[in-house]
Amino acid sequence: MNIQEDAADGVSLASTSHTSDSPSVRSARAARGPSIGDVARAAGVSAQTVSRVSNGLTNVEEKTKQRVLDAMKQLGYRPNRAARALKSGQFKSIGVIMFNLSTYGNRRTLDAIATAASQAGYSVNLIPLHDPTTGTVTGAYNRLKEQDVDGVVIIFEAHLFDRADITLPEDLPAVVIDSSPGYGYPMVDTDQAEGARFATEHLLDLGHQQVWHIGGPVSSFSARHREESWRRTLDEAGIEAPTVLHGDWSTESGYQVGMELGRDREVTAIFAANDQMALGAMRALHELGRLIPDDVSVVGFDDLEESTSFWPPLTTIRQDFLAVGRLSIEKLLQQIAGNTPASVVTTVPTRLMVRKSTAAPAG
Amino acid sequence: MNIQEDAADGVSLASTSHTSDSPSVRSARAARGPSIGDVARAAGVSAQTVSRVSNGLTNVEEKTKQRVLDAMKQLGYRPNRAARALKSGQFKSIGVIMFNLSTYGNRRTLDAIATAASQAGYSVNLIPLHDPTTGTVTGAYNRLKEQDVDGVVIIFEAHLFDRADITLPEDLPAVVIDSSPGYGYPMVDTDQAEGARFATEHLLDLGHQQVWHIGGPVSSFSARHREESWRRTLDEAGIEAPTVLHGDWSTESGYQVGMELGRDREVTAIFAANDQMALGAMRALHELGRLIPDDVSVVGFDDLEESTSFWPPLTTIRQDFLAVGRLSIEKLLQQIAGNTPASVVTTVPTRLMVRKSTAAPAG
DNA sequence: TTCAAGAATGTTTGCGTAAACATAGCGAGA
DNA sequence: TCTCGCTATGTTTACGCAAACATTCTTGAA
Repeated sequence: MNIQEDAADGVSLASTSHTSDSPSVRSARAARGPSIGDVARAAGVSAQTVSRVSNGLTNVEEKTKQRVLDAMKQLGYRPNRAARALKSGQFKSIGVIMFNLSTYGNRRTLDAIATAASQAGYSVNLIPLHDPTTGTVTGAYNRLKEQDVDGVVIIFEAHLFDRADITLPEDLPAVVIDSSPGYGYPMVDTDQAEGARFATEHLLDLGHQQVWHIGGPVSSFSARHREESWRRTLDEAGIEAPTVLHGDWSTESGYQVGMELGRDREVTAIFAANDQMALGAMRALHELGRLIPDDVSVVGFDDLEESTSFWPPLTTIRQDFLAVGRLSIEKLLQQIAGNTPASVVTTVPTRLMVRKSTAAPAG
Repeated sequence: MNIQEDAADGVSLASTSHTSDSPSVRSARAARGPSIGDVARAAGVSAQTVSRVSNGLTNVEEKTKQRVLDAMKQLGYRPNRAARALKSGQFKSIGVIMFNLSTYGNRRTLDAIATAASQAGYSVNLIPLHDPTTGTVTGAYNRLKEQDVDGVVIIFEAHLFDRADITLPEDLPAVVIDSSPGYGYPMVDTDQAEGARFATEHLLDLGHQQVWHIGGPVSSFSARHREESWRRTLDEAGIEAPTVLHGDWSTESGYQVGMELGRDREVTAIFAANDQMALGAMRALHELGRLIPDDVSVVGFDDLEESTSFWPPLTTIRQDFLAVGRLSIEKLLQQIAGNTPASVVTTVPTRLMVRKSTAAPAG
């Protein structure tokens, strides 16, 4: 046995104080890059001057500035975020609490949020929640507070719990992505009403006398908005809206409702509150032997990437999730900067994507 | 006008130095909670003792510990992460670099990663990349280094660039989620070979004489693994593998290849390298009037949530993305703890999900 | 020529924490 | 009884940075 092996064995056998000290200290030292002081020494200036250069302040002579920049580059200096945060109280980090990463819209939104935040020099601290009760929301919020995030974006799935239960951050800038008003925070959301109107009008324009609706869960604000708008659009056309059957956003629930609607020969036009339920409904129609779009037209909501390849390709409402994410960061950064935390709802327009699942009624 | 209004007006009109100072300082002060010193004073002990309690060290008398804990609770004390990080050099934060948030597998994996990391007391710092060139990878890595993350999980989409181009972190623990060996980092991945074998064997077991394959992009290691395993399985059954047509994972590309394969009456069994291409291929088969599974059987890979509702419901290979995410965090934390950075590949088993898109051949 | 005003730069200090070191107190064995 | 050695606790210090304040130098007007 050589010395190295002895030492290695010692790690597991001998005093723990030695074993825990040695590697951690070593790795910590190794990880630490050059400090502001090292740069100062290399450039022959004071640490404060380096700090000034590092923060882009103006009152530094060009020549000095260059010397400092050179030293920085040569040493590979990177400002230490922990120290900066400790000093300034700002972490340049924003937290994202979201309830459902597996939703198409949410993941697109998250992507946009992360991109926008990065561009603004902020890091994104993600906390996905699975069990959306008050406890977990509060817990997530506390975790983020410990992490010293500068602000929070919360992507709600309002239908999963009672709004009154939600305890939102009090002293932390926040933006909520949701359709329900009244959190007292700036909100960003797709223009649900517009989208639902587009969908309904499209079917009416094709000549359908009636448009059936597969609603989302009743406790979802966005689902409610879509339903209300669909009803209003029919109203305006002098049509009395039929009974709404509700799913839970899943393809399976769409299938259930689709079976029910499909059996009714009266039904020639269906507007589903999301693409997945539309997909399920189409499957039901296939099984019932009803042709799409010849016998029944179907419109969805979301515009999943896959929707172009459904059978038939689905006519749907495209949501601009990218804009939703980008806007929410924009508003959050405004708040962090201390500007008016305008408690308003910002709305993002939608677009009708006409594909193969809709046509004029057969009769 | 009262004094308050004067002051408020001053913010927008008077010297900028004043306006920028005042709110930021105020908010910073307001945000700072009680410090370890405040707790110490309240409990009548030294700051160090509070620190010991806070870190769960043992050499504190039970009575003292209780007094400190009470004081903490009463003051609502939360350790300051910045200070802790500055002192210890550890941020309790792991970075995630991923190339494609909009992939089903990736988002599931991310979810698992975030959950596992949270449970271990680590925060997740997400950096999604859109343009996966060496530059952006390096940039993302540098950003994470600035953020002082303790480790990095990189979710590669190997097919998007040349592996040799990738500059991986040198002094930062890392785990790679990918199918290509040789990064010199621990890797975690689905057992691609097993899955492809399951799919191919399933079709052969049903009585098909030949199995056609829609491959993923040639530069993707996971695609390559699936293809190789498919070929080997046919080999072992004494069947010479037909020419492979490659898609790019998208439904659209699956549709293209599906049209080509579907026109060949010989083709009775198709194994697509992912569910989306399988979906595209099924659309092509529908358009060509070929019945699924009566005329042609189709198997996918991934098991998207929607796959149960495709028409017909898709037989596919389920990947356990949750396990992939969980294992990658496990390995990363081991490395961070200083344990052997075992540069091994960990493989996660798959499962065949038989649904309605496969059946015995008609003949 | 003198000095005030301002620009460039340096020095001191403290953010909150925890390691390192110091001290006090107490029990066991010589 | 007197150490020795342990445990519980306190004190000092440094992590890296940037505000606050201090100093030096430059410039131009009186």
